[in-house]
Amino acid sequence: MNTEFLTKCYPNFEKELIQEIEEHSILKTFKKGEFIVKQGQYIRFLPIIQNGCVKVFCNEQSIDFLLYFLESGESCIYSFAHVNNGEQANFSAIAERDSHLLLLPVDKVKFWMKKHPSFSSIILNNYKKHYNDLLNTTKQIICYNLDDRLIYYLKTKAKLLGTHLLSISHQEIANDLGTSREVISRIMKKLSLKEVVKQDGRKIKVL
Amino acid sequence: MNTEFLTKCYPNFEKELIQEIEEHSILKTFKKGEFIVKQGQYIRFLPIIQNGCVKVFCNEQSIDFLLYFLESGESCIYSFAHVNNGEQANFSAIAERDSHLLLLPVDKVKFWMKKHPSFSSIILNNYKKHYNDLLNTTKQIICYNLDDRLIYYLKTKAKLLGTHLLSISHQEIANDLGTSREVISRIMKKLSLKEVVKQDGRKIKVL
DNA sequence: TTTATAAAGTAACATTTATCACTGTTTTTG
DNA sequence: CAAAAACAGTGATAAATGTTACTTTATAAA
Repeated sequence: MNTEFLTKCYPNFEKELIQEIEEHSILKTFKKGEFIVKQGQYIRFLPIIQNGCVKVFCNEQSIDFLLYFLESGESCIYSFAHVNNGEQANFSAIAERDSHLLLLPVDKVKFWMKKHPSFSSIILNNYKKHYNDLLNTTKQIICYNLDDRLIYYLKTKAKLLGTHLLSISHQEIANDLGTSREVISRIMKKLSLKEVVKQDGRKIKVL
Repeated sequence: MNTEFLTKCYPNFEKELIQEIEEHSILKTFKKGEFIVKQGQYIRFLPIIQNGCVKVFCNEQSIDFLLYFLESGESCIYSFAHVNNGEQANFSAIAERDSHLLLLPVDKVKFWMKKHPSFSSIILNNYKKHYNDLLNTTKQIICYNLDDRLIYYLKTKAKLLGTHLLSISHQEIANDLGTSREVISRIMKKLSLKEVVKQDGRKIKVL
């Protein structure tokens, strides 16, 4: 079933490559909230998301702020960047919901990159994707106020999780956006009046 | 002399590769302030900085904000990411001072990446470097106030240009940090009192 | 040297965001 | 069910940043 996923997700991969990946990688389930990469750790695997959703965030000044979310077919590619140079991860990644990840050992990844341009190409595309995601986050922070960022955040999350009813606390939102709970509460009220969202008990409905 | 630069800067490059680069690339001088990449343009070259300094910035909501600076040996690597997929650049790059850049044609770059792992490796390292620079910028914006960001900005610039006396207007700083001139003036005064910087006529001295 | 022009300084005020201190409301659990 | 714990709502106030409108100063140009 890994084979099926790989063939579908990376149609350019040669059969031989897919077989090798199948052979040398581990499929691991991460429960919602479980750490996949922890900032400061050394990394031995390149994780590829088979299904589920991963949240990538960064800690600085005791603030944990969201960088972006990753979906099926994407990898925590920058963990690879670190491995490559024996450095520690400068971000964390946790399962946003129960997720299946394929863990490719780093030495094999290096090998495949040299041998298979199709593999190299995927790695490069992933690099690019992440850079763009991060750039997008940066734009948001600089150019938009919290109201707009919160709307964007909730809509992104709804899309990502495939539901309009989000089970998320104001505290968690506040962490992701690098602000405080009270601020989120206040803005949520504003947005409720504007009928962009609706606080539905302890859940948030994105309209 | 390109050969000398390439050999020195990328010691892992094979002689053959260096010769090919020498043969197929153009050395171009960019005057201070001249555009190297313009947001929205399609790109045909991968620029490598031989000497000088390049400022990379992004426009959103009619705000031009600084992403990071590039120095000798680095390339505007994300211009390559775009070429690769026939997309438009989502950032601009201008010469921060008179700079010599080596322009490698994209089709050749693709070719070298497949043929020479040493070349591929440099590309990957550049990707990583830029991601880290951008991540650093993002951290700055989220976790530090303008006072601290201004100090960091001025120190970085002083280091980059190799001088403690910066010829830069408050307006330009404001643009780079995504704020307004008046705000920079105000903070500059605060920092002058703290003796971190000194406004020396129309120049700024970093202490 | 005068004049024009661009840059910088600044006061006053507006807005946004942060923080504090507390209350009210769910949800969980013993 | 009652108590505890977690979460949410809110007023008051502070701090940071943005905006307006104007003055002053430095540099370039006539």
